[in-house]
Amino acid sequence: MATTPTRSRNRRGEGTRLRDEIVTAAAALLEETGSEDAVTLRAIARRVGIAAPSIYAHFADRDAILEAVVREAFTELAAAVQEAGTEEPDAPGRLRAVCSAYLAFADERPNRYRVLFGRHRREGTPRMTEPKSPDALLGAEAFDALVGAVRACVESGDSTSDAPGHDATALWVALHGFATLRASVPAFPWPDREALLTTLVDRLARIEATDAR
Amino acid sequence: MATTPTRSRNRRGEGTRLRDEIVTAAAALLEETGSEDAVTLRAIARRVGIAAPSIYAHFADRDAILEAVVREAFTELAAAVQEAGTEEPDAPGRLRAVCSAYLAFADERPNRYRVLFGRHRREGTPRMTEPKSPDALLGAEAFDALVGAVRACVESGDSTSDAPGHDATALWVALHGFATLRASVPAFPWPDREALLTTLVDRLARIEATDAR
DNA sequence: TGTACATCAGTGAACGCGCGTTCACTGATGTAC
DNA sequence: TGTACATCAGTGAACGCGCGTTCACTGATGTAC
Repeated sequence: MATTPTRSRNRRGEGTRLRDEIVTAAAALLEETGSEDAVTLRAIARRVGIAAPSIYAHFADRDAILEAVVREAFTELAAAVQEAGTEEPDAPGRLRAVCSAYLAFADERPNRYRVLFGRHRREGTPRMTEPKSPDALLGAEAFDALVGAVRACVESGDSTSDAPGHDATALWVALHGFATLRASVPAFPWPDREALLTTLVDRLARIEATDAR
Repeated sequence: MATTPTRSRNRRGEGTRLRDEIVTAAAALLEETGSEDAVTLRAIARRVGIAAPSIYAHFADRDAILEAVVREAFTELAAAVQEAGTEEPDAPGRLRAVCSAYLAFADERPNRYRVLFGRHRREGTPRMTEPKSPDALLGAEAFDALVGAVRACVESGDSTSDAPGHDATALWVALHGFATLRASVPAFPWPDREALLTTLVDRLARIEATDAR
């Protein structure tokens, strides 16, 4: 209690400001507790400093808030990956930067990252047969950046990959495993982050050792 | 309701039988719902066909049941991995079998697997500084089998790895990523399971292409 | 072989709690005249 | 410039629910004599 951060009512037409505050609070709760179930309507309301029913003006129900959090996180991930390595001079440097950015995103917000690809299969959802859900699309943006970076290495002659899509998939699963396991099993004797990253990138994307090094 | 599977009371001295039934029911609930929070005392009791308070004769609280489920799953995983490939004639075949068994375990019980390495950091637990928790030990058994299989490939001359521990770690994170992402994002255009597995094993464990093929 | 009794597996009612959601509402803000 | 009023951001009380846990108990099972 005593968490009344002296919120003043929004002005006319600025009701959407509360919407953002709700999503931010939900994301923070998720990150701090690590549990999707700790993100309750009432906990969000307490954090924002409003009454719980006020949320219904902006979201249909609890699930809609979580959906918004996931969507926002996907957008952030895609942006982080797409912006990565734009200053690197060569294709392998860019690929490395993209992978490093992916890992950094997961390291900085482990619980929010986990929610992107670790959502439980809801009992309600029978079978996702639609070719593209919005979530899938957002996830695809980040993956496409990875495929593009691998392909660029092939084109520049730095990679001997003959199946960039396949190899990018291999790289993606490895990055995902590294990101989630490091967060979940910190007691494991992990090798240096950069050393393992280099191993994964160079071998899975078939990067040739450059003579410069 | 109407889920009364005509359970008859256990005889004297066989009270531990109920303990097993509780763990089995909890594991089944976890697997079916995919949510740790769906595994409630009351749901377990309903499934077993007992009154909820009867559980307290065998477990201190809810967490103790989940702990037992995790422990059992770790034991099963270690057994599956350790038994794998004992009939394979060569070291690379055994390594492949070990990795395949790991993946198969996760494929068959995706939600139970997820709980092994994807548990939330509990707010109560301050910081796990003890060198070895029982869970960590159990997880280590499976990992050690993987390291051993990589090392055997080096000794037989099939792998050029100069750091089997490092490379086994790389392989582990990749396997984990593959296992969890396949379950979480089934809509992704996954390549053939065996093809991707071969890519991961051969490149990360540095298996040389044999002339026989 | 018969019986009194201790043991122990399991019960049923009750508690307090936090939850999602509904409902009828309030009162400051901006606008029409 | 002044005022009546519609709008809309947000409230507070209440609901029914399933939960973990407690408590005093029941009644079948096995054993001592």
